[in-house]
Amino acid sequence: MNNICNCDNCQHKLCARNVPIFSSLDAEEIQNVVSLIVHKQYSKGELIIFEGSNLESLIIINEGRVKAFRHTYEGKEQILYIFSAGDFFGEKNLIINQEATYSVEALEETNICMIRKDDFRRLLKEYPMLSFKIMEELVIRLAHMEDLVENMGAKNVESRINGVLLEFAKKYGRSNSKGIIVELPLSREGIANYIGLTRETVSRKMSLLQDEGIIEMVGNKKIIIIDIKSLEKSVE
Amino acid sequence: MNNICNCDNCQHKLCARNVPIFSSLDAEEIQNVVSLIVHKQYSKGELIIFEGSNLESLIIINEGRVKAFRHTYEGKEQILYIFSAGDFFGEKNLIINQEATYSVEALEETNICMIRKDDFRRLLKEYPMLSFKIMEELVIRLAHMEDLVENMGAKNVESRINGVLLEFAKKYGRSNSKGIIVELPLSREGIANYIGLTRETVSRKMSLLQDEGIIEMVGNKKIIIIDIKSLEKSVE
DNA sequence: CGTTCGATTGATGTCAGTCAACCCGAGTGG
DNA sequence: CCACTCGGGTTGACTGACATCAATCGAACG
Repeated sequence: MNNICNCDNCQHKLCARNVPIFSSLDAEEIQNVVSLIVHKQYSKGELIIFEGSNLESLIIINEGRVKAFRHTYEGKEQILYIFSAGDFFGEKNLIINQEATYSVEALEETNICMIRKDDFRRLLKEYPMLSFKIMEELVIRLAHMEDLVENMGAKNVESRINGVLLEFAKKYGRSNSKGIIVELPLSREGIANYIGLTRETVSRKMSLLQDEGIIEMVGNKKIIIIDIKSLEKSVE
Repeated sequence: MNNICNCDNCQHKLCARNVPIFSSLDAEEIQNVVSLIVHKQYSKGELIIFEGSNLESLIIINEGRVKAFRHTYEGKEQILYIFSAGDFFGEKNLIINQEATYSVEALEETNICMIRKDDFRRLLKEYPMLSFKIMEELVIRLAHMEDLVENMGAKNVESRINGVLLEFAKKYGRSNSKGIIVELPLSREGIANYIGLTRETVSRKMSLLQDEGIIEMVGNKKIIIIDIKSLEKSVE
């Protein structure tokens, strides 16, 4: 992902190549898929889809990170997923013809690929292996949601925070001599809205983790995990 | 579901017929599926699968209700799903070769159908529509988990309880002149473990709902929802 | 350099958790 | 037929942890 060639063609290829659900296709088939793809770019803060809207395409993230969230009637935001390169969304509309049940917003500069509903349906028929790959992805996503539910329902606040930090470390962390450097996709408030707390509580607990020497905060958007064992202790 | 013929053959047919994922198959294909099915019966409290075990079959519920749950390292139970007739589980093992991430326990007398992993994989190849049906089911289940996360993360306690009661009403309720009669699948403690509260809190809030004339409790396992509008108010 | 937005810190309040007693209905055995 | 037990449910008093409100800080950006 580091050195992206900027010619249109390469980007297309990259998009389809990086997507797990297309991993079973050969070069020619990929080419076939690529021809159907439309690109679009969003900058930080832009809404990609809106809760309740009717999506006409499956959307795959090529580069960047987004959050999927809902608003309760009280106006509280609940973040459901953080999607990054290779993840797709909009499948609800595609598979069961249901409108989007969450909004999606770019957390940073984000490139997406779109495949129109009918095109994708045709692909599914043409390449049955695709269905299987999507099933795989859905099962993985389901497992993630199960973790989240357990995290929020049956765990104390410390464990929840440790849990998110570990999740982010796993997905976005790079090791170096000092520890694991993690570029946080979310602000304190975002983290709070992900695990059902308030930003103040998240702030306090993270400060505590820093005091204990378990993590180190570098600015607002980056942390270094010094002692990952301690974080893991409370997570099963 | 009311009058079940007890001969083996009928039960088999019933089993496959009632399952949404087999709804696209014709009589002959159903017969083909039926021949692969093994039946088993569990009584209330019996464990059907255990967290961490390797399941060799897909399991479909023919009759009865079960709960799927996990234990945190602190010993707290988090219920993830209530499955009933037509629902399946064990797909994790089947699709991504991962061990069970939750235990499943019968909440009442329960009949299940089992299809061996290899048999089911063969069915998937033979009837591509099956994959699509399973995708549908997974998407629906995912939507359910998203609701649950929102419920637990972004809502006050009253809304959470109202949410579960409405969910149960929708799945298990029968209308009559007085209101909607709901056979609760879970005890107070079970409800608490489903939405991340304690049994005392659930008990208190339900008593409150009764005082307000919104519901009426009949014994411990049944409620009548008198004023469903009030329950719905707090749920979006 | 100033403005702005997010993060932090502190003081206070509130509500769900905890602990404990009691209730109630079902089942059991004398 | 009644006494006993047992498990789940309810109720009450108290506590503590997180939310809330408010002030301040500080980093990023123009």
